[in-house]
Amino acid sequence: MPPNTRADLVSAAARLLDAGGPAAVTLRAVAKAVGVSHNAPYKHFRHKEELLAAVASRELARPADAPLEIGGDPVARLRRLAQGYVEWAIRHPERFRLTFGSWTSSSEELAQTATAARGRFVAAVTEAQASGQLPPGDPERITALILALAHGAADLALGGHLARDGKGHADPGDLLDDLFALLVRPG
Amino acid sequence: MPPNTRADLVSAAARLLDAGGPAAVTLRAVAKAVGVSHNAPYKHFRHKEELLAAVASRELARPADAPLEIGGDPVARLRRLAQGYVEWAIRHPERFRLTFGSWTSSSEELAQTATAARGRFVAAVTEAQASGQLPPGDPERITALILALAHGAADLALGGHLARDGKGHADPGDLLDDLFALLVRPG
DNA sequence: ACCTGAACACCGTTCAAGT
DNA sequence: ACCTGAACACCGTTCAAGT
Repeated sequence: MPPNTRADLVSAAARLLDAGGPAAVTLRAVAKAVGVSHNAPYKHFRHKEELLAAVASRELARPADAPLEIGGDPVARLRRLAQGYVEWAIRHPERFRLTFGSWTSSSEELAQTATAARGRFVAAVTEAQASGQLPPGDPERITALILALAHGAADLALGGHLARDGKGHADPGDLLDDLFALLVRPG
Repeated sequence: MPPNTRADLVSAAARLLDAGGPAAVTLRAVAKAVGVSHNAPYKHFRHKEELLAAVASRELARPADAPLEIGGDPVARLRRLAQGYVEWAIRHPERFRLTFGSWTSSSEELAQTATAARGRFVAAVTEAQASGQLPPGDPERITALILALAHGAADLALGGHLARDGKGHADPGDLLDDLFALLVRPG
């Protein structure tokens, strides 16, 4: 297997991010973890943000979603996709925040993987509409509704703005259930 | 009016944040904007994050919401509150992201103002339930549903993950309308 | 409740010169 | 497609000594 410094840098950056948060992801630390000089990253990325965009892009394209997309009826599949999104955010808060954080210069690679990821949701919504379980209408818009709720619930939960002391506690999964209960037609 | 260096530092930090993003908010730049020495901030805040927490806290307590809370029926008031939240996020993306960003050490002041801000939503939900416009159930949970959608829609919109090229475009306001259409009982 | 002035260990980024 | 080695202007943070 030939050395792939670029991929190694991306992996090391993700590992450092998980271990120590954004502050731990310095180009110098990334280079050191891979075993190259502190300015070797500049041969693969124009600047730090381009490396971070590659981390985010890899994350959006993560193949862990694949098993969630087969089996069951369309709404069950859609539910699993949304729950999977939330669980990923809770398990990897730093990757979630990096991926949807603020980007100074928009990466084309990142934009494309984001569109592809949303496309999987749109396909499931369209199928659920065809089976009559979801109301008709623009599938992109119903997708946006579900994604926005999943995203917001995850982000608020990570910031501690969702959990309540004792009563009234609702985790992101509960809120997704509430939305599906409102959205899915009986029958 | 006596000089209030602490408040001046918080204002200057917010101004720098709006003008140049998080990268522009350095303690040195903040101190310079206020006209004090570069280590004067350490007399008022233990470290940089404590200054940022004060900015976020002031933002959550911003009184601009007050006019939105009076007049109209309960659901209309709730709608205005949610729309106001989204509009604030879109108009002040950096403040929004700072406020709900990742905090290494949780500030007590920040937690309290966040709880107070959510309380205003809960009160409006409770009133809407009393008038029969919203379904019964835990008002905290319905609040969480609305807030999560507003938050997620705003965050995705800011990252460009919501707008679609041409067809299927839905902005955060549209998604809020969709949720209220599902939530509000006819009659 | 500030100040000056210096210092520390770190950054991202750039360069020159080499293999 | 890397390397070493040096340098630049910047950080957050800490200190000593002063008003």
